[in-house]
Amino acid sequence: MRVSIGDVARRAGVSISTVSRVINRRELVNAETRQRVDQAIAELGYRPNMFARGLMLRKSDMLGLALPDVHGEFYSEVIRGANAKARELGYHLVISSTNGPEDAQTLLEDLLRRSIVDGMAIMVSEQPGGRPWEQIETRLPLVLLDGAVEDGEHDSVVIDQRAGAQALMRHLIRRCGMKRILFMGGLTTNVDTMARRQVYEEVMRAADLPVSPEDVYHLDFQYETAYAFARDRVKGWAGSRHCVFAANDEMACAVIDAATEARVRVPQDLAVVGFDDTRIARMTRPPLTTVRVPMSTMGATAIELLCKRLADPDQPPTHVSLTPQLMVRESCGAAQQAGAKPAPGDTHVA
Amino acid sequence: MRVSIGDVARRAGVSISTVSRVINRRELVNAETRQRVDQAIAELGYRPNMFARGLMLRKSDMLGLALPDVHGEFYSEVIRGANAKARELGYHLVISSTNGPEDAQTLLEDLLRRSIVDGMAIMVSEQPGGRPWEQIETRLPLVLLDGAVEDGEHDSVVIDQRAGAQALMRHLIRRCGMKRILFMGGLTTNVDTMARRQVYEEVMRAADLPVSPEDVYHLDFQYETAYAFARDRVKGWAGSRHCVFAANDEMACAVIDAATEARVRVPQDLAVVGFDDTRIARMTRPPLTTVRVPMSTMGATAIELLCKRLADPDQPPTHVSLTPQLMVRESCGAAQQAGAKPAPGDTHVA
DNA sequence: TTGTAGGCGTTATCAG
DNA sequence: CTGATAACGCCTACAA
Repeated sequence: MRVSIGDVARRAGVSISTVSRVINRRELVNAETRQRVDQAIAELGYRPNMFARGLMLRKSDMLGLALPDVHGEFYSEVIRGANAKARELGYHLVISSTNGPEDAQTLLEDLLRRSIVDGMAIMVSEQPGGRPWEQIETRLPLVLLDGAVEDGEHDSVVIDQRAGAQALMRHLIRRCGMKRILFMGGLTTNVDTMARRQVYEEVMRAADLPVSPEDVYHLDFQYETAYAFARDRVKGWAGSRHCVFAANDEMACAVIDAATEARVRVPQDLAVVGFDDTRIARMTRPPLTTVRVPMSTMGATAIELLCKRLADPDQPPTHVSLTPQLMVRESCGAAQQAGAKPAPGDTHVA
Repeated sequence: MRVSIGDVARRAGVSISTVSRVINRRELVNAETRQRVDQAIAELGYRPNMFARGLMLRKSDMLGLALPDVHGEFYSEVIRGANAKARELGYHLVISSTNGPEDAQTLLEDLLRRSIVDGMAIMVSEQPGGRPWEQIETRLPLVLLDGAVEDGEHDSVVIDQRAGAQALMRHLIRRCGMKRILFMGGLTTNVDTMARRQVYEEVMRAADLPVSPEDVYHLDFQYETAYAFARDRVKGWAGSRHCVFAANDEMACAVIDAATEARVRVPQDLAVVGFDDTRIARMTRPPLTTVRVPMSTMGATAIELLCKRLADPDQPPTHVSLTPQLMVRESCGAAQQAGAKPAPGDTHVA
């Protein structure tokens, strides 16, 4: 039933070591012996036992990917990119996601102690989670993703949130001449939201525009929530050169819908912009001006870094910063081309 | 540097087997010995080597999940459900997706020969792929997902496409009184599309409605494609009691947008319905009538079946059929409640 | 309750 | 070019 390397050896009339060589370093074995072995392998349907193999080689060719939550398009794209790159490099991906904000620690521990991976990419985007990976005393190669703030020690790939938000804000103010901009973020615990909000305030002040506390909202990134919220207030938000800066496309979409329903015209009476450039950005009417976050590139880069470190464990940490790209469409009222925009997925290595 | 069970044993002043017992069957070892061992483990930061362990136990507690493509919300949800259930049951998930239609075979082979999984869930939704898993002569527990047509031999979980499409079509004809219904599917190689189309034709005929060949289109499930396509023809489609049945929500959304743009009112001049009930279904104006496919339930169920079989390898195959639920919203023109609709995720076990 | 000894399936080292 | 033989780290009878 279960066939091992010994069975193959016997059948081919050679020693175990020869079979092993045929599998791992064909060139070292005589052509016709090799053929006999190959045949025996085929006939027996032999497959090397990965456990035994891993025991010697101390590697599984599997990489871990820990995510905050596999909700929605964002993470789906990260996974997509990571998966593609992993396969390209001959690895498999063990993917897992947090079941709740407090679960990060548990997940990592479990992944680390009960699973066989050669390295791990970790994304933590909620603040209270702290830095779960630090608690883990292990020599497993780690790469930190996005929110999981660079700690200098580990390889990391982050989205340059500031650059993206700045490009967007400046476009709104300089190109579109916005005078009042409202900010609608996700939870205040979300690091991306906070980074965007900070830039929002900076650019506003730099432009001598008022940052009124009641123009800053924190919802939960969901369409329904944002829609219900906006429905009651769009009229109040409307006005010449007024704009809503939503921290993700879904909320932006909700604002557009609420506005349209209330006969507030977008962008004439109220401009709306989003963030991420998920698929829905092209489905809103008018199409959404937003900032494209290179999600799949992020996943792919993480895997790449991981593999590089696996190949050379002692190199100094690499920090990759991915620059988002401003996508000017119609919801901001200025459909003309933005100036010099970096190519999609453009990267800057620090 | 690297600490093994022997180190722990030495430190605790016991034998290796005792340490092993402490780890695997605590109850068999004296309380205070146990404590000494536990302490040694902690001090040394010892973690059992999963390779060695797997070599003996012949299991990795990892399950494979092979998908056609991790694009979009659909697969993202399947992963989500599978991941949650897997963690709940103490497993980890090795996820991988096809890079192209012809890649299924390669993916499976690679996953099977190079990765350590106790079982595998496979989803194949494109026809030309055939039945890749059949080529795999292995005794690895397998569960077939959705499109991967039941083959009787393996456990499987499928979506009852027919039931979903029937509920939708009957609603359109009986409740909404539609007289002309156009079908807009994905590629003809997509098994889901074909199942839906078949039901479409059956119900049309059963209702004595004409199934005109030029009312059946096959696009590619993408918004852009559908939008461009619809823009040129919505006017021709419009008419009292006319309706477009799109095989997924994204295309339905595109049709609504194209219609709205062309001043064809939805649903008065043209009703539109979709399939899947992805997030965008609630974001269209009017909100989309569609069929909810229990995507995450599908993933979760697959993992469940896999684990059951792992626990009892010789039980006869289980076939689970998940019934989709009709979601009546406004785009079909009949917002009233549909009659008896099955609960979400309602299942029927055959 | 604890220790001894054998084996799980491979790869690596080193003779031949 | 090929074949013994020793790890690899752990689990599990079986013996004490």
